[in-house]
Amino acid sequence: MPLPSWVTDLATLNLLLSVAETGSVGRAAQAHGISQPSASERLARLERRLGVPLLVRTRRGSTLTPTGEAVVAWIHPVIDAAQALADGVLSLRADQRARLRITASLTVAEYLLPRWLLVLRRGHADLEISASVANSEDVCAAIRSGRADLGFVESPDVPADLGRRVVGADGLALVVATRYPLAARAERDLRASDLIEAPLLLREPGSGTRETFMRALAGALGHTPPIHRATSLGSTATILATVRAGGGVGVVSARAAAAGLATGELVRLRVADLMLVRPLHAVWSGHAPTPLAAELIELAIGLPTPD
Amino acid sequence: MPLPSWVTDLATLNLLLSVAETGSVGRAAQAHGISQPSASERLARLERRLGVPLLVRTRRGSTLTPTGEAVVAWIHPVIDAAQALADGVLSLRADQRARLRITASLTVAEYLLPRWLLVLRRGHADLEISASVANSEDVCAAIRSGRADLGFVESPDVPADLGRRVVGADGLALVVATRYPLAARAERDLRASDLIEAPLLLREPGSGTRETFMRALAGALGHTPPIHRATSLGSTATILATVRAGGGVGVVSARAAAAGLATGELVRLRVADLMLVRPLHAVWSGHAPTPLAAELIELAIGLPTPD
DNA sequence: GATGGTCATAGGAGACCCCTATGACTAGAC
DNA sequence: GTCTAGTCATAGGGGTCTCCTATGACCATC
Repeated sequence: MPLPSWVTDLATLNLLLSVAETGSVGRAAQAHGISQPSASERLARLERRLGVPLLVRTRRGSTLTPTGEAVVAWIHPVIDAAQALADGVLSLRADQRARLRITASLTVAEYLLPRWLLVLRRGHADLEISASVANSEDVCAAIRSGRADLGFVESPDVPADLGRRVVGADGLALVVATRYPLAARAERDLRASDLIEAPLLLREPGSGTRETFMRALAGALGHTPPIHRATSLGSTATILATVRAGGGVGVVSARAAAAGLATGELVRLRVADLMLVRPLHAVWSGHAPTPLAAELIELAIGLPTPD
Repeated sequence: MPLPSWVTDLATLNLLLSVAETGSVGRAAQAHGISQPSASERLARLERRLGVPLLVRTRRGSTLTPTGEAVVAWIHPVIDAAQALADGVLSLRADQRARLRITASLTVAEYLLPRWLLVLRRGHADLEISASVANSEDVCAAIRSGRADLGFVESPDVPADLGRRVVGADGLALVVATRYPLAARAERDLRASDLIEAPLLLREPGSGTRETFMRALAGALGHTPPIHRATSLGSTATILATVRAGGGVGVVSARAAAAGLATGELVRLRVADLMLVRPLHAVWSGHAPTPLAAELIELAIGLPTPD
């Protein structure tokens, strides 16, 4: 779904933030490296498109209208999230000269690593870190070959030749749209056997989440069940979009489902006899991780893991 | 501070999200009302600017690379925040035909009202709501004159001719930069009398936060103190920017300071003998609020107020 | 092999943005 | 009073970017 076009121009929204902070269009323009007239026009256009006045321009600077202050307060979380995105992508650009090269599987890279790196960087200014995302097998391969110093995997099995340590846990969630028939039975009375006939939405064969799910199902039933009505989809986002459209029962990381659950769009199914938790391991080669890697591991264990 | 230019183009980031959901560049283009070649080129340019591959293009659609999935997960909060911004601004555009017209003072409008409206809209699809932001006096004036159906004010005094109900509380916070000298004494041993000589950063005279602060100070000291070293600034954002630069002790709403406190940039000063809490009132004219207004009030009281 | 679906490329039209130069106005200094 | 320093807005021109339509290349399926 497209967004209104005026909200699309993050640079101008950010510019408005600078005006609020500096109290002047000219100084804000300077802070952004553009000319004052350019900034002036962009802000004027923004106001026109929004349809509400944001600034009171005086001959001694510009201040916000009350409406403008509210808008600025709403812009803040957008910019903060964008900054987090920028930081994350920056660490994904594999710089060869990085002092710490990390490879992580999806869940860790998406939801945990950014925070860890943020804290780590607070201790070491100007630290060169590179990160990459891969599935569990490739993480182990990268560690073995020396292409990375530290890895994170979310599979229960870690090859014996690698050093390892548990740094947390990851839960899978079964989710359906709020209006989906099964949602009424979300809280109780669901059993693993009910899932065999459900239209399941899973990642492709070979992925970590699918493996974990199938193994848990086999554990609950005592045998590997035939899955009649399962669809394989290529990404977590696709699964969640299909679930929202009422397309079935999605199997995704609990963290990926959190946003949808919070807004009430999705409902989590609790299945009493299904254990859907797997450990998150840090892995490295050789006797011990490098000092910097060890510091990150300690930090990861110490930090409270957001559900 | 400017953001990297590629993160600035929210429309393209949103487009990538649609590709992830639909599994196809063409369908994503369609969902955004643009042509397939246009979408294709924008995505290609995004990848080029990011410096990392995001999509695997096959002849049967496009799927995300593992890196792409991580990026998509980081884009999600950006888009969600932008959506909240868009919703907020939409309700600020004063539509005359609105069924419920709300006027709110700053703190409520910024931090509480969007969430209330979100929940209210879930119960009433296609509800026409207009909101505006004003200071406490103007809110009461708008209610009296019938320009608004429901108001929210953060002052302790409500005119006797208006109906009222307490819907929450708002605390003021005294904040300094982490390296500011006073930060070391943040937790204890600070008293109201210490603030008289501090370089205070306040909103302009007549604003609600300044009134509340001065009244609390007078209450603690037993008399209205002379403020030697205070600076008046035009907006909360200006105060926070000045505080971050080490410019003094900022006096702002606790909610406005929350983000800065969470990242560790700011430190909150606790002053034992200063009461900096004020009630938030819903106000209306006549015997009772309109049914829709009453529903919103109930909802506001029931919802947990984020600190 | 034909068909339907996918994404990429090419060329041209239009919108947008930015910069420099200038004008209009105000507050404060002298 | 007058001057100066500072603010924001407007005008004109150049460059970039983005969009669209049309087309091509390729693959899976029938």
